[in-house]
Amino acid sequence: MTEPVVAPGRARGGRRDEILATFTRHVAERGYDRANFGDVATELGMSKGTIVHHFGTKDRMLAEVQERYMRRRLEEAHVLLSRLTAPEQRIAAFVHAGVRYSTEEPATTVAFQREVVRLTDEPGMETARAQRDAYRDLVVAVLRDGEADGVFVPGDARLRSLQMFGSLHWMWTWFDPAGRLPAQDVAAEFCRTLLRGLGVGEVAVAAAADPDGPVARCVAEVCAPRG
Amino acid sequence: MTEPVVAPGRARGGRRDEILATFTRHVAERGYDRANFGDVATELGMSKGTIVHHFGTKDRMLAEVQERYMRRRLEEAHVLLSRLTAPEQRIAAFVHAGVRYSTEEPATTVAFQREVVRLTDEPGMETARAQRDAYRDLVVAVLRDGEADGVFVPGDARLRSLQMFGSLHWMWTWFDPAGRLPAQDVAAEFCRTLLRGLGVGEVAVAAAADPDGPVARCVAEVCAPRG
DNA sequence: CTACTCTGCCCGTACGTGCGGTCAGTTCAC
DNA sequence: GTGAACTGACCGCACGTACGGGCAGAGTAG
Repeated sequence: MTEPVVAPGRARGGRRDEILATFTRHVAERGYDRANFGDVATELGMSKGTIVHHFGTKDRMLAEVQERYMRRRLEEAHVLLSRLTAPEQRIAAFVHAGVRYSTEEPATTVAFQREVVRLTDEPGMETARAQRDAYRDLVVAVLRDGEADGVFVPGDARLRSLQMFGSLHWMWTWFDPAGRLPAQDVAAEFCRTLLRGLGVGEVAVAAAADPDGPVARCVAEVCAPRG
Repeated sequence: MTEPVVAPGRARGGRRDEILATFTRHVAERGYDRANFGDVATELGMSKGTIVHHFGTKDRMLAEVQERYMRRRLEEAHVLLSRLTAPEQRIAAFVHAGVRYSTEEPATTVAFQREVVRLTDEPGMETARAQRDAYRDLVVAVLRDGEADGVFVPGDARLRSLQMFGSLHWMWTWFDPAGRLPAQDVAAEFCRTLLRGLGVGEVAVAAAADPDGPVARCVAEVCAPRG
């Protein structure tokens, strides 16, 4: 019925990635519970058994999606922190990067954001959870440093990080990567409101939020697709 | 095995609300897809058939949960807007109310927030979607008014409302109503960062964010449990 | 080169289970 | 009687996954 694109046995370890990508897209579109092996297999013209062969269980597959996503995010974050030093630029970079990902890799991003809650309780998600926590700790540290330096007004850094991540993680429910609204505009507006809210002066806010400014350019370089 | 609390046929029209409350809690804990009639029925010591008798389908049940939730939120919102007139107080009120709900009615709130995405596509959710949109429109209008009055610095009101709702709606993934952190503290910190980010002066920010201030008191009165 | 074995990728099928929803029938209030 | 509340048995299906086998290519002995 469905002819395989590649001759069987011919693919050099390649099917695995295809499966993961398709599965990721289905999770993004329908959520984990409604995503199923049958549909993924049909779409790729293969058998359900193949998926099981490569990944074992559905849980493991989701865990791998989450871990891959967070690994890249963490790598980016460290590079960004090494290139930018001012606290307000660092925070702006996290925001720009967070928004940017929604357009660069919408499927992976949405799949991750929809199913983050599974990181907290589900077993087998320890690695991904640790990665997520490490990422948030980076942001909290920047907030604390900025506070110590007098760049940010005093406040609860942890709550502020959650407020910030909330805005970004919620994007999957309303943002359309193919829509009219450019992601840059979202990033700029989010940056402005957030940085001003942290007590950063208007000049620094404008520079850090600018889609064509140094921070956004730095993020664009670091977060190039297929890093 | 499980003895019914009330003799069958004896309940005076009351079981329906019990069912909805239990279902809501299950949705909050596990998500809609994993919540099922069997567990709800067992917990209430009744048959699955009873649930079907009252609600028809699972979809309808979720729709009713969403509609009830949004109806109360909208009623509150209108009262709050009638009692508070300053834009920064109105925005602060929305934040205080949003956070407050997480502790007053955690199950309903989480159930709603987890499954908001179904409002966008799923059929049968038109009413709830309209309510949600109406609610957001109220906030957008306040943001625009405040901008026109010069209380808020110019910016994209729609994006700002989404930034704000993101922070609040994401709470279900990390906030524990029974935990150490008081909801008031969250509301206060969120208010401060947001209002400052909108360009409100420090004095007005402090007053509007204060958990014991006039705005928070007004919200506490309006959003009393079992309104 | 030939013949063989081994191995990893992949297929198709079948099984078990869990769940949403149906239905005929009973009980009880009015 | 009438109708609403409720029951318990049952259906059909969707889905995760276990299993047995097929097939191509690499390695290896002769």
